Amino acid sequence: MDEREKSSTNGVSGGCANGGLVYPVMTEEQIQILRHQIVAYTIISEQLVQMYKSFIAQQDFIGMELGNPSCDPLMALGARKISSRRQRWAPTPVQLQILENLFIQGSGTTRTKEKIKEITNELAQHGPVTESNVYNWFQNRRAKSKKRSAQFQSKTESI
Amino acid sequence: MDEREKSSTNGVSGGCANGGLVYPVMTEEQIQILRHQIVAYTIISEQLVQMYKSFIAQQDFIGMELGNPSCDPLMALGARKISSRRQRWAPTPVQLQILENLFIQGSGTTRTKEKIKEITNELAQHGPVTESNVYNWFQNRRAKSKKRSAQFQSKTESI
DNA sequence: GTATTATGAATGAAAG
DNA sequence: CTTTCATTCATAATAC
Repeated sequence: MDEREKSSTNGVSGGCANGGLVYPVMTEEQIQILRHQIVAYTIISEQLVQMYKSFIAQQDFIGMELGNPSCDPLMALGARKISSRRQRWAPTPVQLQILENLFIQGSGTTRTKEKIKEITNELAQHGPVTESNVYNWFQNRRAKSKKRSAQFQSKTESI
Repeated sequence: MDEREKSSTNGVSGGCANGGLVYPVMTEEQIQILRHQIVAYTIISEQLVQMYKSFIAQQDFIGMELGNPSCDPLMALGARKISSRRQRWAPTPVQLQILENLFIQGSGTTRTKEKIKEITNELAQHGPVTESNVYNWFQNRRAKSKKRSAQFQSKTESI
């Protein structure tokens, strides 16, 4: 563990003696442990998401026979209703899964145009999609995430 | 997600000389990284909640269509429909009256977040309500008004 | 019991 | 990026 030498570069600060009181603070080792725990939770949660989604996908195929529009195989597989007037793009389950995974990995960071094009090509293998669709999706996804965190904060007060 | 902001105000300063030892603590940058990881975990957890809700809803739907509760593992475990049914907010008559009055008074003026919060607090005195409920209500109310005026025009044109 | 309507909610796309 | 609009889906209420 580094001592005071790092403080000059990145401003590592120690416990603060305030009026004679000393506040305990996290050490580098404690921070690393905490970070590893969080990463572990993230990985586990992501796996759970994958499992749930594949399970739901199977349910959708079973539910086809019920005639539920939301389980419509044609819609689910990305084939748009030819006769119907569907104007706006709707991501297929597979595309949505890929997008969500990318969003989690990026943790909400903005994508460059090059990244967008790359992602679009990948998604195009699972259904029709344009770069604008991908760009809009990330825009809306960030807004959605922000809105939810705002709601959460209002519930739990400030941390 | 917010970038680092105004480190001048909350910039933790100075290590504490405690018996001559200096303990390294988290820098602003480290805190930001950690916060991003937590955000990622939060996003995934939120997805799990959403998926659980849709899963329950689908189970309810299939169970109702088939009329066979035994195929529902959650039902078999004693989970009642009360907790599983997805409930949506419904404004009370008093709340609805207040909202309609505000809509007439406003007549198209944009509602700021502050206004929304203010209205929400007022409505909360007459029943449970969130800011999202209020926001959605005004969205849908505007659409309804616009739709009706369009219908009126189509009628007048046909005369 | 089924079909229809009204409307809360979700979201892609566009405007600002 | 934020806000708004247009469309769609799901559900509660209602009519048949």
